[in-house]
Amino acid sequence: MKQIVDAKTSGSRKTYHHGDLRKELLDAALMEIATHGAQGLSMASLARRAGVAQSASYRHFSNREDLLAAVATEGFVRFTEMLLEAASNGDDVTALKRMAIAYLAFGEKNVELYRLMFASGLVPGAGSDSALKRAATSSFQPLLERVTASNPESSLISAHVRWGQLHGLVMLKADGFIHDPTEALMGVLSF
Amino acid sequence: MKQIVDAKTSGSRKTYHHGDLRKELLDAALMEIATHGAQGLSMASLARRAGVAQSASYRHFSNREDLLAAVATEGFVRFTEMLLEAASNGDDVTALKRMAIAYLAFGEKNVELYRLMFASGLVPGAGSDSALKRAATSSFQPLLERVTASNPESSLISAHVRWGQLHGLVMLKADGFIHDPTEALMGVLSF
DNA sequence: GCTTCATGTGATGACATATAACATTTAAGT
DNA sequence: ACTTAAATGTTATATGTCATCACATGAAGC
Repeated sequence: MKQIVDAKTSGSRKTYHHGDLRKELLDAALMEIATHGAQGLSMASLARRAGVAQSASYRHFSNREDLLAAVATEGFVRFTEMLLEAASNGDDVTALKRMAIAYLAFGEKNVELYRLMFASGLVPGAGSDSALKRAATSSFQPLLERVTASNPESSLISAHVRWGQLHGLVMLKADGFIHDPTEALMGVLSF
Repeated sequence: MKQIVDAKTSGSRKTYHHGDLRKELLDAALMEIATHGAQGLSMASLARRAGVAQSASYRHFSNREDLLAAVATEGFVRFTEMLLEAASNGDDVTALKRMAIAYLAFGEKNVELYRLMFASGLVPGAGSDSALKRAATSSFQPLLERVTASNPESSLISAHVRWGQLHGLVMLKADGFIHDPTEALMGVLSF
């Protein structure tokens, strides 16, 4: 049985190897981003927080952007779960409404994570097939499906319209331009 | 008459004082942001480009964020001009449509600048009264006025809805999630 | 047991932000 | 004109980051 001591409380590990540094770095990054945003996040501070040398982080993430992409991927996974949960029952129209409300709620509860997921230019170009891109695409599927069900023609465009609406409200709220996106949403839920 | 030599071409100034370093830094920043985005922009590179010592920049901008805020302010000024131009004639409804199209066009032509303006958390909290905040507020006025004219009740909410829609489409396009925001816009212009 | 591979360390180079002390003009007051 | 203050630019420096290197350590398979 390994003796893994929490680096955060002990200050120095007992074992040379960490246990699961990758996960700990990711968790630390998620927390740091939730409280302070991705902008000021540094590899160095994460490593300090995990109680390892700075260079250790680069065994698990090739660079800072790679780590942020991993965090964003996790964000999209959680986002998708939440959307699916919201759309899990009810007819298509009510499912769409619930998803919309859940969408805004996720955005408000996870402002900085959401910002990282979307506004960082992390999602790579059309050709690539990164985990991040796949996770992002998955997030769009529940919305697209429900829209398609209730509006078979021009479903993609309709889904883009709705997605744009929600994304816009979340971002405007995130950056302090509006204060009650849900109120605004109520004005469009009759779409 | 001063002999101001273009630092970019000459490599070394003839005069100890620069002429208008603040403006040159701002212009350089606007160009750099247009091509490479705000993320990688450095005070040092701007100073190099202007042919002055790195520390000179700090005579004109208290820090990097301050410079970015100035750039964003200029962005909002131009944005407002463009919106006003688009709404300059025609009845309220057509003016709104033209503004919407112009909005998307600005976003597509000035992706990185637009991203800086909105997605950087630069606009400060409700209490403050920075130039940036005033510029940002001005940009919203033309839209709000036209919406109010054609929809006096709940005009603020309606304006937020519309703004959110446009902002969302611009950002989704900017980050590669959708490819033809104008096509999507056509689906909503019947609002 | 021995080797091999993954993972962590320490040192380092290139670069950025920001500040401080000092230099040079310009401008203002008398 | 002369003096002085204010603005603006320079050099040097402290601190911090990203990223890479050679090297150390330990875990897993043979």
